[in-house]
Amino acid sequence: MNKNKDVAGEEQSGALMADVARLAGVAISTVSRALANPGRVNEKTRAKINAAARQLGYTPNAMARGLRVGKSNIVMIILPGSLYYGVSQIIPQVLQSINKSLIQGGYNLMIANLDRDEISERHILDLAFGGSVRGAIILSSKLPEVDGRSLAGSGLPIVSMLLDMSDAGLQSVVTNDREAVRDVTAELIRLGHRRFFYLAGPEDNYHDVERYAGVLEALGAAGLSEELVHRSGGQLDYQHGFDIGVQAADDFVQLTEKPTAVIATSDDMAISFVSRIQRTGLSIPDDLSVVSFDGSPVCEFSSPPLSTIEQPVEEMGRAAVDLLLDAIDQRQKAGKVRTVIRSKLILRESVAPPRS
Amino acid sequence: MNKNKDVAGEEQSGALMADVARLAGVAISTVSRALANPGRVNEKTRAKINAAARQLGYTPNAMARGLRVGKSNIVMIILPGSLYYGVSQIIPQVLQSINKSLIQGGYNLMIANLDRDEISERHILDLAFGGSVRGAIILSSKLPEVDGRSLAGSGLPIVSMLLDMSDAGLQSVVTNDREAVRDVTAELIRLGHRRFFYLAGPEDNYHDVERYAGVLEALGAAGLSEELVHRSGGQLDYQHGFDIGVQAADDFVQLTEKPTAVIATSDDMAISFVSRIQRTGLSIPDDLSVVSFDGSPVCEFSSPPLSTIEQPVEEMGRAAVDLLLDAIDQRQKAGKVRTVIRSKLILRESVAPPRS
DNA sequence: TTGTACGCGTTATCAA
DNA sequence: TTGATAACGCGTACAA
Repeated sequence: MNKNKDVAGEEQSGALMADVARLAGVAISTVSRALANPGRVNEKTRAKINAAARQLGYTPNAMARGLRVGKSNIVMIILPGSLYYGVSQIIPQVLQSINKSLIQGGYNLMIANLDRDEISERHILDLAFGGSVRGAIILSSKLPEVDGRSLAGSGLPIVSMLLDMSDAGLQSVVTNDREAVRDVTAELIRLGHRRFFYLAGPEDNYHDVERYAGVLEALGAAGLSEELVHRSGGQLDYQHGFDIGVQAADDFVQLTEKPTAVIATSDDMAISFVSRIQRTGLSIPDDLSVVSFDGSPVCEFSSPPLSTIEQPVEEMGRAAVDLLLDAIDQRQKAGKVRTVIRSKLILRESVAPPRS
Repeated sequence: MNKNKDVAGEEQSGALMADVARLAGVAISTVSRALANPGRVNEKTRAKINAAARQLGYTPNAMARGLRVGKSNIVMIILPGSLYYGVSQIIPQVLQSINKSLIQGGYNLMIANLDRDEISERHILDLAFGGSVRGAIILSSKLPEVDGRSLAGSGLPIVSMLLDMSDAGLQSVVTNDREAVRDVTAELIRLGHRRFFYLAGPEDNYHDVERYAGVLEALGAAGLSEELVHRSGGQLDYQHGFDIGVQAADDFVQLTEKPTAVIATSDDMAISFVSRIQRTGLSIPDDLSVVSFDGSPVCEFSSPPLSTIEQPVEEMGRAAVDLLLDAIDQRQKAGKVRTVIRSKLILRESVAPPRS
């Protein structure tokens, strides 16, 4: 029954349920039950079966099971664009946290990259419609949709992470971006800052929209004009955050009326911006306060240590998986489609009152 | 034949080959052939079939195919320990490059975390022996092996990346760590440095062994004593590189005879080390030269910009996938089990001759 | 509590 | 060139 070449008894791989059944002297179906519903089989036969299974090094065939029950045990995570714009620093943590939670639930994690071409979109749709995956977590991206098929119409449970798509009825796990930026801007205003430099990501990016809105809200609440904030970056599409910071620094030095505080939408761009600005002889925080977004560990070791709004990625990952498994098991939490995880402002030396 | 509820024709998901066959007016087997071996079917019927498939939004069921042909189209990447010690900075690039290459070859990428517990080892072995995956790329880790089953004995094609396991007969894609560190150490010696501070990772870590060996080789070649290098770190098991740098800085300040050059085995630890050292009033590179390993983009924007040995991760990823696909398709390149990709020294301001 | 028999959706073999 | 049919390995009615 074992079709593998039994070369010198060395190849013990590939034992089937039938092999276990024969060795244990029972029917295949009994083995199946013993493994899946241990309660519904005599204790003694179960022991025999387990012994036989162990002896043969039996491992159930996942594809056969998946085909039979019509379900896969794989969840895919859809990662955005070529350079993971805006989330590159946190990808490893996200993957780790999601994978850990998934495995506890009996699922495996498959990676899918969503680039801006039809090929990758089609690929993801094939995964969804081909029954390969049981659910999807999508990171900071829109749902792929190409020639008639759309991920939304696949019937697959989907959870959006970082990007709020609750409007489209999609379970979404997000941080309170807008509120966090509003609060930190308010704090800068309280310290006395009145001219701001906003370091944007790509313009249509969700994070950017939310975070910029937060800045404006704080200005409005303080009765300050929106004119006080100079917006830089944003014109560049999907590139390394570091490059954005470099370009923004060039932009900054040309300003005649210098802002006294910088609000950056990612740590990457804040770091490269600071590096270039310091070369021009400006000092942080004496001449310029800087605060950014992401909470990358490296911020603690910048000079000066960088204030940043930390994204609780592990918590978000766990929440996303919980929601997904709930959806898979039809345990929908009533009504709630948006889960907001609070981010945490970490104030470090890069922020101070403006020079008088 | 389509078992999905056809609610108002809205649910177009789940069309089967049988559905396509009926719509095209041919047998199922003809559809299968038309899709797999387009050459072996009449052009006209093929057109009919393709039209029908498109109309129904047909997507082949991957598990059914996998079961039938006895092969999965999934490759797993085994990532090391909880914090991806020593490779955290390059994980996103590695994943992206590997995934891209795999997809071109028709494969998908699954993630497997190898923690230091039996559970994760068993999980990986289940994936291997359960036919879920077709091959594995293992990153900087040893092969899992638990109660009789071992990944090596699974018959699965495996390629090791970053960690040289060619001794065990495993295809390995590595950088010339030792040589690179030897060269950079030689350069430091040439600049006049005579006392070195070596910032180690966990002791049994492969990278560390290789890189430290490189340091010693350079010393030996210059006729210098191994006593000239102070080794720090290494006692800490699997934690953030940043922490290692912090501890090493504490270690450094206690030294009575200060080294003039630091060789760190990862960018993370170099960055945190530099940050702490600068606080004590020492200046880099005036008082201390620093060079590290990984080539993280952030190094360019440290102050001062950090010299680092860049790992060509994308090239390594491509190479690993090429080797794996060769093995899967039985196209073994004769004899060659170790592929060395040259790393590249990027010299920046953190390195200078020692203060006279 | 256990065994028999069928089917999941696809590919491969064989005949037509 | 096409079609009927038998697997792939497992889970699950149903019968015993």
